Amino acid sequence: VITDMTAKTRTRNRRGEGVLLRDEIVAAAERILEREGTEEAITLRSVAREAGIAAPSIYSHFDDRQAILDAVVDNAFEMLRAAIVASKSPSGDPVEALLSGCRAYFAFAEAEPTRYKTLFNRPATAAETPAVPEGAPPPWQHRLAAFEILVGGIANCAAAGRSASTDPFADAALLWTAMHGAVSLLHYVPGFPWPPVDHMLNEMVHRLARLT
Amino acid sequence: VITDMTAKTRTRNRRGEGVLLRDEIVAAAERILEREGTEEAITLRSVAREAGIAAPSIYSHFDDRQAILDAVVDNAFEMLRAAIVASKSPSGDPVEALLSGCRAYFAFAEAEPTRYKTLFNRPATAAETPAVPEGAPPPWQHRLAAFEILVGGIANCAAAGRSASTDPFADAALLWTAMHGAVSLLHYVPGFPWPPVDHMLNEMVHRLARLT
DNA sequence: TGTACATCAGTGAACGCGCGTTCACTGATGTAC
DNA sequence: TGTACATCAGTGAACGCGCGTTCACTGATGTAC
Repeated sequence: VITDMTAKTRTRNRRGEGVLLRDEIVAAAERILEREGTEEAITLRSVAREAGIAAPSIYSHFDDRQAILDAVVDNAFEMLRAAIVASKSPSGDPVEALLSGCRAYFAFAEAEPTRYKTLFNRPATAAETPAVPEGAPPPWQHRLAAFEILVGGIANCAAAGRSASTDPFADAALLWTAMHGAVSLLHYVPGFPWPPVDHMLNEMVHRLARLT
Repeated sequence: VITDMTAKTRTRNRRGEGVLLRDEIVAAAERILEREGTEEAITLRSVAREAGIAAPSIYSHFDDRQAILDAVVDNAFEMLRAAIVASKSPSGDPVEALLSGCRAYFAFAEAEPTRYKTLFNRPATAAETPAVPEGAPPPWQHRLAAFEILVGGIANCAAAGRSASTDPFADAALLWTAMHGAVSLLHYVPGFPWPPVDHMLNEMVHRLARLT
């Protein structure tokens, strides 16, 4: 047997710290996603290889492959939200605040297209979309924290007399879907003679948020 | 051996008519797509089973799995275009013509979500997006025939004084991306309290095509 | 008209692969006495 | 302080499966003579 240069160097966690492997597994899945560019590349075995563990070890921390994907998606939603919040400039101008948030949304989608894809370009699993949302907050609510920022941004513009919006929620829905469509199509139809992305973003925000 | 009730009933094509199997293969792939709801379900073996042939028989007509998918996508593009063209009412009103075309786009996406997904929710393959579009029409051009209808629809409104658009191409790009985003998100985030789809479509068309 | 033959339209068996999942297990580590 | 033991954090081998692809083949059908 030839000397195995890739011999396992990983030392197992100490007693009581086994839960640390969970984060290592998610991190490994995210590395695979970034490297391969597609969610399909995340398999139990590929994640185990990337994490340097045996495949069955994953079952101590995740029920199945889908549970790993869910964890990756949750992380991505939080990253998007954080990127938008971080974009807020100290200036108190509500129009500028709305625009910078939308620019951050675009920037995130362009900088991390694979992560962005995992957010919305995926079948809604049963666990994620309960048949009846009831009155209580549905499980996907924390994933849409970024949308609340958008609603608030339009409402702020309207309150300051900078937007003619009378229904910030509906206008935010329009703007969100439009932005999602733009980043998706720009990514999936790259050879098309798209107008400059800055122009598209600007016009979408002005027209759909009814800026005056 | 128990009597095989699923015995092959298919009779092979006559000499010179072998090319007919090509269409049967594509039709089988489309049935699988519709039934399973995901492109991944289209495999060489599943298509062969659905078509009632042996797996290797496919190689006489398609280089590989991707070639089957490309054929399915081409069909879907043509169906979308036909649906939009068919929506044209005899009335000569340009605003009504634009709206009805957009409604047909939405209706197609809602009626055939899986087919719609195959159009734009897929990685652009190398064959489909040549590095340099050059001056000549790129290979995906026939796939975007529907977009030309949209540009023309906005231009007609502008010419009739019903739209303030000064750049129908750019405004059509905005409207297209917005509509794509709306149908995508409505499909992928079904539990969300979306405004009525009619309202969203109407507002998108009016604001992005700058109807007056 | 009959017959040999080339071609066409597929088939059946096999290959190696990576997958998700299961099972019994191992060896280090902390704890009870 | 020493030692037996329970627990924890994983492992290694194996399973059956469906996949894409290859290879040599078969049998019907049209054609040349």
